[in-house]
Amino acid sequence: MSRNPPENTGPAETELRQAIELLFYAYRDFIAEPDAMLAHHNLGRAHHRTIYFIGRYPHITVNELLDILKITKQSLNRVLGQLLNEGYVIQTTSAQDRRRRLMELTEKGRGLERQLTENQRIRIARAYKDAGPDAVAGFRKIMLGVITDDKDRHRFDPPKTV
Amino acid sequence: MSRNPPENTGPAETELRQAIELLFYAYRDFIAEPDAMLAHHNLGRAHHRTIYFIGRYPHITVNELLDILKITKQSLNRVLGQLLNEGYVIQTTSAQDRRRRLMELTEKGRGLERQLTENQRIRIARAYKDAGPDAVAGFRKIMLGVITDDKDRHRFDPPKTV
DNA sequence: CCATTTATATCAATAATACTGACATATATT
DNA sequence: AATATATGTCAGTATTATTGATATAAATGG
Repeated sequence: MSRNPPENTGPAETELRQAIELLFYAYRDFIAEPDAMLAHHNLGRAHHRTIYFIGRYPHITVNELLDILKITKQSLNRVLGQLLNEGYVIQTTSAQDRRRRLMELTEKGRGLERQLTENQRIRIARAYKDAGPDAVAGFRKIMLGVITDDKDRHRFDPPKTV
Repeated sequence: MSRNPPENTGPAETELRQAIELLFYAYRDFIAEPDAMLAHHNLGRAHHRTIYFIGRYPHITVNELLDILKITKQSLNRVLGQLLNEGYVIQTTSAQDRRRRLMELTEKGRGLERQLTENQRIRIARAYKDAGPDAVAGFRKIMLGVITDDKDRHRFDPPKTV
Protein backbone atom coordinates (compact mmCIF):
# COMPACT_ATOMS: atom_id res chain seq x y z
CA MET A 1 0.00 0.00 0.00
CA SER A 2 1.43 3.35 -0.99
CA ARG A 3 1.64 6.17 1.48
CA ASN A 4 -0.74 9.06 1.20
CA PRO A 5 0.61 12.41 0.11
CA PRO A 6 1.26 14.83 2.95
CA GLU A 7 -1.91 16.31 4.39
CA ASN A 8 -3.04 19.54 2.89
CA THR A 9 -2.99 21.67 5.99
CA GLY A 10 -4.74 24.46 4.16
CA PRO A 11 -3.73 28.08 3.78
CA ALA A 12 -1.17 29.53 6.14
CA GLU A 13 -2.12 31.88 8.93
CA THR A 14 -0.72 34.90 7.11
CA GLU A 15 -2.74 34.06 4.02
CA LEU A 16 -5.94 33.82 6.04
CA ARG A 17 -5.30 37.10 7.79
CA GLN A 18 -4.64 38.80 4.50
CA ALA A 19 -7.93 37.57 3.10
CA ILE A 20 -9.83 38.84 6.12
CA GLU A 21 -8.19 42.20 5.72
CA LEU A 22 -8.79 42.34 1.98
CA LEU A 23 -12.48 41.87 2.62
CA PHE A 24 -12.49 44.53 5.31
CA TYR A 25 -10.60 47.12 3.27
CA ALA A 26 -12.46 46.42 0.04
CA TYR A 27 -15.83 46.76 1.70
CA ARG A 28 -14.77 49.85 3.61
CA ASP A 29 -13.57 51.59 0.44
CA PHE A 30 -16.44 50.30 -1.63
CA ILE A 31 -19.08 52.04 0.43
CA ALA A 32 -17.19 55.23 1.25
CA GLU A 33 -18.18 57.29 -1.78
CA PRO A 34 -21.80 56.18 -2.03
CA ASP A 35 -22.15 56.98 1.67
CA ALA A 36 -20.89 60.48 1.09
CA MET A 37 -23.34 61.02 -1.78
CA LEU A 38 -26.23 59.60 0.19
CA ALA A 39 -25.57 62.09 2.96
CA HIS A 40 -26.44 64.93 0.56
CA HIS A 41 -29.87 63.39 0.05
CA ASN A 42 -30.34 62.73 3.76
CA LEU A 43 -30.25 59.02 3.09
CA GLY A 44 -28.04 56.27 4.43
CA ARG A 45 -26.37 53.08 3.38
CA ALA A 46 -29.51 51.06 4.03
CA HIS A 47 -31.37 53.12 1.45
CA HIS A 48 -28.68 52.37 -1.10
CA ARG A 49 -28.92 48.64 -0.53
CA THR A 50 -32.69 48.77 -0.76
CA ILE A 51 -32.71 50.85 -3.92
CA TYR A 52 -30.05 48.64 -5.41
CA PHE A 53 -31.97 45.42 -4.96
CA ILE A 54 -35.28 46.89 -6.05
CA GLY A 55 -33.53 48.01 -9.23
CA ARG A 56 -31.95 44.62 -9.58
CA TYR A 57 -35.18 42.69 -9.11
CA PRO A 58 -38.09 44.84 -10.26
CA HIS A 59 -41.37 43.71 -8.66
CA ILE A 60 -39.53 42.30 -5.70
CA THR A 61 -41.70 41.83 -2.61
CA VAL A 62 -41.03 42.92 0.95
CA ASN A 63 -40.26 39.39 2.09
CA GLU A 64 -37.82 38.80 -0.73
CA LEU A 65 -36.01 42.00 0.18
CA LEU A 66 -35.89 40.96 3.82
CA ASP A 67 -34.37 37.68 2.81
CA ILE A 68 -31.63 39.37 0.85
CA LEU A 69 -30.84 42.13 3.30
CA LYS A 70 -31.17 39.96 6.40
CA ILE A 71 -32.64 42.70 8.51
CA THR A 72 -35.93 42.89 10.36
CA LYS A 73 -39.21 43.96 8.87
CA GLN A 74 -39.28 46.97 11.17
CA SER A 75 -35.89 48.14 10.00
CA LEU A 76 -36.75 47.73 6.37
CA ASN A 77 -40.05 49.47 6.90
CA ARG A 78 -38.46 52.67 8.02
CA VAL A 79 -36.16 52.73 5.01
CA LEU A 80 -38.82 51.68 2.54
CA GLY A 81 -41.29 54.19 3.96
CA GLN A 82 -38.85 57.02 3.30
CA LEU A 83 -38.09 55.82 -0.21
CA LEU A 84 -41.80 55.63 -1.02
CA ASN A 85 -42.49 59.01 0.55
CA GLU A 86 -39.73 60.71 -1.33
CA GLY A 87 -40.69 59.16 -4.65
CA TYR A 88 -37.74 56.87 -5.26
CA VAL A 89 -39.86 53.73 -5.19
CA ILE A 90 -43.43 52.82 -6.04
CA GLN A 91 -45.48 49.87 -4.92
CA THR A 92 -48.13 48.02 -6.85
CA THR A 93 -50.25 45.17 -5.62
CA SER A 94 -49.74 41.73 -7.10
CA ALA A 95 -52.71 40.59 -9.14
CA GLN A 96 -52.06 36.95 -8.25
CA ASP A 97 -51.82 37.58 -4.51
CA ARG A 98 -53.20 40.88 -3.40
CA ARG A 99 -51.30 40.75 -0.10
CA ARG A 100 -48.03 41.20 -1.92
CA ARG A 101 -46.55 44.62 -2.62
CA LEU A 102 -44.41 44.69 -5.71
CA MET A 103 -41.70 47.31 -5.54
CA GLU A 104 -40.00 49.11 -8.38
CA LEU A 105 -37.89 52.18 -8.87
CA THR A 106 -39.29 55.40 -10.27
CA GLU A 107 -37.28 57.41 -12.75
CA LYS A 108 -35.96 59.39 -9.78
CA GLY A 109 -35.02 56.15 -8.06
CA ARG A 110 -33.25 54.83 -11.11
CA GLY A 111 -31.35 58.09 -11.38
CA LEU A 112 -30.15 57.90 -7.81
CA GLU A 113 -29.25 54.23 -8.09
CA ARG A 114 -27.16 54.92 -11.16
CA GLN A 115 -25.35 57.77 -9.43
CA LEU A 116 -24.66 55.79 -6.29
CA THR A 117 -23.47 52.66 -7.99
CA GLU A 118 -21.39 54.36 -10.63
CA ASN A 119 -18.36 54.70 -8.43
CA GLN A 120 -18.58 51.06 -7.49
CA ARG A 121 -18.85 50.07 -11.14
CA ILE A 122 -15.77 52.08 -11.95
CA ARG A 123 -13.81 50.38 -9.19
CA ILE A 124 -14.82 46.94 -10.34
CA ALA A 125 -14.33 47.70 -14.02
CA ARG A 126 -10.83 48.98 -13.37
CA ALA A 127 -9.90 46.06 -11.15
CA TYR A 128 -11.30 43.56 -13.66
CA LYS A 129 -9.57 45.13 -16.59
CA ASP A 130 -6.23 45.42 -14.84
CA ALA A 131 -6.28 41.90 -13.48
CA GLY A 132 -7.60 40.06 -16.51
CA PRO A 133 -10.19 37.32 -17.07
CA ASP A 134 -8.40 34.55 -15.18
CA ALA A 135 -8.20 36.67 -12.08
CA VAL A 136 -11.88 37.49 -12.45
CA ALA A 137 -12.76 33.81 -12.55
CA GLY A 138 -10.66 33.19 -9.44
CA PHE A 139 -12.23 36.12 -7.64
CA ARG A 140 -15.71 34.77 -8.36
CA LYS A 141 -14.83 31.29 -7.17
CA ILE A 142 -13.43 32.51 -3.89
CA MET A 143 -16.26 34.93 -3.22
CA LEU A 144 -18.85 32.26 -3.89
CA GLY A 145 -16.95 29.99 -1.53
CA VAL A 146 -17.11 32.56 1.23
CA ILE A 147 -20.84 33.19 0.82
CA THR A 148 -23.18 31.02 2.86
CA ASP A 149 -25.16 28.87 0.46
CA ASP A 150 -28.88 29.08 0.70
CA LYS A 151 -31.60 27.08 -0.90
CA ASP A 152 -33.86 29.78 -2.26
CA ARG A 153 -31.95 30.88 -5.24
CA HIS A 154 -32.65 34.44 -6.16
CA ARG A 155 -29.00 35.23 -6.44
CA PHE A 156 -26.91 35.67 -9.53
CA ASP A 157 -29.75 34.92 -11.85
CA PRO A 158 -29.59 37.23 -14.82
CA PRO A 159 -31.51 40.40 -13.99
CA LYS A 160 -35.11 40.25 -15.13
CA THR A 161 -35.85 42.45 -18.08
CA VAL A 162 -38.00 45.40 -17.12
CA MET B 1 -0.37 51.83 -40.27
CA SER B 2 -2.17 48.81 -38.88
CA ARG B 3 -5.55 49.18 -37.29
CA ASN B 4 -5.87 48.99 -33.57
CA PRO B 5 -7.68 46.02 -32.05
CA PRO B 6 -11.28 46.73 -31.10
CA GLU B 7 -11.61 48.85 -27.97
CA ASN B 8 -11.84 46.95 -24.75
CA THR B 9 -15.16 48.27 -23.55
CA GLY B 10 -14.61 46.68 -20.17
CA PRO B 11 -16.75 44.25 -18.25
CA ALA B 12 -20.41 43.92 -19.16
CA GLU B 13 -23.14 45.37 -17.01
CA THR B 14 -24.16 41.96 -15.70
CA GLU B 15 -20.60 41.19 -14.68
CA LEU B 16 -20.31 44.45 -12.77
CA ARG B 17 -23.58 43.89 -10.98
CA GLN B 18 -22.54 40.41 -10.01
CA ALA B 19 -19.30 41.70 -8.51
CA ILE B 20 -21.16 44.31 -6.47
CA GLU B 21 -23.47 41.62 -5.19
CA LEU B 22 -20.66 39.20 -4.44
CA LEU B 23 -19.07 41.83 -2.24
CA PHE B 24 -22.34 42.56 -0.49
CA TYR B 25 -23.22 38.93 0.17
CA ALA B 26 -19.71 37.91 1.17
CA TYR B 27 -19.40 40.73 3.65
CA ARG B 28 -22.88 40.14 5.02
CA ASP B 29 -22.19 36.46 5.63
CA PHE B 30 -18.67 37.08 6.83
CA ILE B 31 -19.75 39.17 9.79
CA ALA B 32 -22.92 37.30 10.72
CA GLU B 33 -21.43 34.72 13.08
CA PRO B 34 -18.90 36.99 14.80
CA ASP B 35 -21.73 39.47 15.38
CA ALA B 36 -23.79 36.77 17.07
CA MET B 37 -20.88 35.80 19.32
CA LEU B 38 -20.12 39.40 20.19
CA ALA B 39 -23.68 39.89 21.35
CA HIS B 40 -23.09 37.34 24.12
CA HIS B 41 -20.26 39.51 25.45
CA ASN B 42 -22.28 42.71 25.06
CA LEU B 43 -19.89 43.86 22.41
CA GLY B 44 -20.44 44.88 18.80
CA ARG B 45 -18.82 44.71 15.43
CA ALA B 46 -16.70 47.75 16.13
CA HIS B 47 -15.08 45.95 19.05
CA HIS B 48 -14.22 43.05 16.80
CA ARG B 49 -12.54 45.28 14.24
CA THR B 50 -10.61 47.06 16.96
CA ILE B 51 -9.48 43.85 18.66
CA TYR B 52 -8.57 42.39 15.32
CA PHE B 53 -6.25 45.20 14.31
CA ILE B 54 -4.67 45.50 17.73
CA GLY B 55 -3.90 41.79 17.51
CA ARG B 56 -2.62 42.24 14.00
CA TYR B 57 -0.37 45.17 14.82
CA PRO B 58 0.73 44.93 18.45
CA HIS B 59 1.79 48.34 19.84
CA ILE B 60 -0.41 50.11 17.36
CA THR B 61 -1.29 53.68 18.34
CA VAL B 62 -4.67 55.39 18.43
CA ASN B 63 -3.96 57.39 15.29
CA GLU B 64 -2.89 54.33 13.36
CA LEU B 65 -6.08 52.56 14.34
CA LEU B 66 -8.13 55.57 13.28
CA ASP B 67 -6.42 55.53 9.94
CA ILE B 68 -7.28 51.89 9.37
CA LEU B 69 -10.82 51.96 10.65
CA LYS B 70 -11.68 55.35 9.12
CA ILE B 71 -13.91 56.39 11.97
CA THR B 72 -13.72 59.37 14.25
CA LYS B 73 -11.63 59.59 17.37
CA GLN B 74 -14.77 59.89 19.48
CA SER B 75 -16.22 56.69 18.07
CA LEU B 76 -13.04 54.76 18.60
CA ASN B 77 -12.68 56.14 22.09
CA ARG B 78 -15.93 54.65 23.27
CA VAL B 79 -15.01 51.24 21.88
CA LEU B 80 -11.45 51.36 23.11
CA GLY B 81 -12.56 52.55 26.53
CA GLN B 82 -14.77 49.50 26.93
CA LEU B 83 -12.07 47.13 25.75
CA LEU B 84 -9.60 48.61 28.22
CA ASN B 85 -12.14 48.55 31.05
CA GLU B 86 -13.05 44.98 30.47
CA GLY B 87 -9.48 43.82 30.22
CA TYR B 88 -9.28 42.86 26.54
CA VAL B 89 -6.65 45.47 25.76
CA ILE B 90 -3.84 47.16 27.64
CA GLN B 91 -2.06 50.39 26.87
CA THR B 92 1.53 51.25 27.49
CA THR B 93 3.22 54.56 26.84
CA SER B 94 5.80 54.80 24.11
CA ALA B 95 9.27 55.44 25.47
CA GLN B 96 10.27 57.36 22.34
CA ASP B 97 7.21 59.60 22.39
CA ARG B 98 5.38 59.66 25.67
CA ARG B 99 2.21 61.05 24.07
CA ARG B 100 1.66 57.80 22.23
CA ARG B 101 -0.39 54.98 23.73
CA LEU B 102 0.68 51.60 22.45
CA MET B 103 -2.11 49.08 22.47
CA GLU B 104 -1.92 45.36 22.72
CA LEU B 105 -4.22 42.48 23.51
CA THR B 106 -4.26 40.77 26.87
CA GLU B 107 -4.56 37.01 27.08
CA LYS B 108 -8.30 37.52 27.38
CA GLY B 109 -8.27 39.73 24.32
CA ARG B 110 -6.30 37.20 22.32
CA GLY B 111 -8.77 34.52 23.35
CA LEU B 112 -11.73 36.53 22.18
CA GLU B 113 -10.03 37.50 18.95
CA ARG B 114 -9.28 33.88 18.16
CA GLN B 115 -12.86 32.86 18.86
CA LEU B 116 -14.33 35.65 16.77
CA THR B 117 -12.09 35.22 13.81
CA GLU B 118 -12.15 31.43 13.76
CA ASN B 119 -15.33 31.24 11.76
CA GLN B 120 -13.94 33.68 9.25
CA ARG B 121 -10.75 31.68 8.94
CA ILE B 122 -12.74 28.53 8.31
CA ARG B 123 -14.72 30.23 5.56
CA ILE B 124 -11.60 31.51 3.85
CA ALA B 125 -9.69 28.26 4.29
CA ARG B 126 -12.53 26.28 2.75
CA ALA B 127 -12.96 28.70 -0.13
CA TYR B 128 -9.22 28.80 -0.81
CA LYS B 129 -8.84 25.04 -0.69
CA ASP B 130 -11.84 24.39 -2.91
CA ALA B 131 -10.89 27.00 -5.48
CA GLY B 132 -7.15 26.35 -5.70
CA PRO B 133 -4.08 28.57 -5.82
CA ASP B 134 -4.77 30.22 -9.18
CA ALA B 135 -8.16 31.37 -7.98
CA VAL B 136 -6.56 32.71 -4.82
CA ALA B 137 -4.10 34.74 -6.84
CA GLY B 138 -6.95 36.13 -8.93
CA PHE B 139 -8.99 36.94 -5.86
CA ARG B 140 -6.10 38.89 -4.37
CA LYS B 141 -5.49 40.84 -7.55
CA ILE B 142 -9.10 41.89 -7.86
CA MET B 143 -9.49 42.80 -4.21
CA LEU B 144 -6.35 44.90 -4.27
CA GLY B 145 -7.70 46.59 -7.37
CA VAL B 146 -10.90 47.50 -5.59
CA ILE B 147 -9.15 48.91 -2.52
CA THR B 148 -8.29 52.60 -2.57
CA ASP B 149 -4.53 52.94 -2.59
CA ASP B 150 -3.04 55.00 0.11
CA LYS B 151 0.42 56.31 0.67
CA ASP B 152 1.06 55.30 4.25
CA ARG B 153 1.63 51.64 3.90
CA HIS B 154 0.75 49.72 6.99
CA ARG B 155 -1.28 47.19 5.08
CA PHE B 156 -0.36 43.67 4.16
CA ASP B 157 3.03 43.87 5.74
CA PRO B 158 3.87 40.66 7.52
CA PRO B 159 2.55 40.84 11.08
CA LYS B 160 5.09 42.10 13.55
CA THR B 161 6.44 39.43 15.84
CA VAL B 162 5.26 39.85 19.40
C1' DC C 1 12.36 79.39 25.82
C1' DC C 2 8.14 80.06 23.81
C1' DA C 3 4.81 79.06 20.23
C1' DT C 4 2.91 75.61 17.74
C1' DT C 5 1.81 71.09 16.56
C1' DT C 6 0.75 66.41 17.65
C1' DA C 7 -1.44 62.65 20.28
C1' DT C 8 -4.82 61.58 23.06
C1' DA C 9 -8.98 62.13 25.90
C1' DT C 10 -13.62 63.76 27.07
C1' DC C 11 -18.22 66.13 27.19
C1' DA C 12 -22.54 66.94 24.84
C1' DA C 13 -25.89 66.50 21.35
C1' DT C 14 -27.58 64.05 17.40
C1' DA C 15 -28.42 60.64 13.57
C1' DA C 16 -28.70 56.17 11.31
C1' DT C 17 -29.24 51.48 11.60
C1' DA C 18 -30.58 47.97 13.81
C1' DC C 19 -33.03 45.08 17.43
C1' DT C 20 -37.17 42.75 20.36
C1' DG C 21 -41.88 42.33 21.24
C1' DA C 22 -46.64 43.20 20.59
C1' DC C 23 -50.47 43.98 17.82
C1' DA C 24 -53.43 44.94 13.57
C1' DT C 25 -55.27 44.05 8.95
C1' DA C 26 -56.03 41.97 4.63
C1' DT C 27 -55.87 38.11 1.93
C1' DA C 28 -55.04 33.33 0.87
C1' DT C 29 -55.25 28.53 1.95
C1' DT C 30 -57.02 24.37 4.07
C1' DA D 1 -64.50 28.82 9.65
C1' DA D 2 -59.86 28.37 11.24
C1' DT D 3 -55.31 29.09 10.22
C1' DA D 4 -51.37 30.83 7.85
C1' DT D 5 -49.11 34.38 5.20
C1' DA D 6 -47.76 39.19 3.82
C1' DT D 7 -47.48 43.42 5.31
C1' DG D 8 -47.68 47.42 8.35
C1' DT D 9 -47.14 49.84 12.76
C1' DC D 10 -46.26 51.27 17.67
C1' DA D 11 -43.12 51.47 21.49
C1' DG D 12 -38.79 50.98 23.57
C1' DT D 13 -33.83 50.16 23.30
C1' DA D 14 -28.83 49.40 21.72
C1' DT D 15 -24.91 50.17 18.81
C1' DT D 16 -22.29 52.67 15.87
C1' DA D 17 -21.40 56.57 14.12
C1' DT D 18 -21.36 61.78 13.52
C1' DT D 19 -20.07 67.09 14.60
C1' DG D 20 -18.24 70.39 17.55
C1' DA D 21 -15.97 72.12 21.59
C1' DT D 22 -12.58 71.72 24.95
C1' DA D 23 -8.60 69.92 27.69
C1' DT D 24 -3.98 68.12 28.67
C1' DA D 25 0.53 66.43 27.94
C1' DA D 26 4.44 66.07 25.31
C1' DA D 27 7.22 66.96 21.29
C1' DT D 28 9.16 70.12 17.96
C1' DG D 29 10.67 74.34 15.50
C1' DG D 30 12.30 78.89 15.47
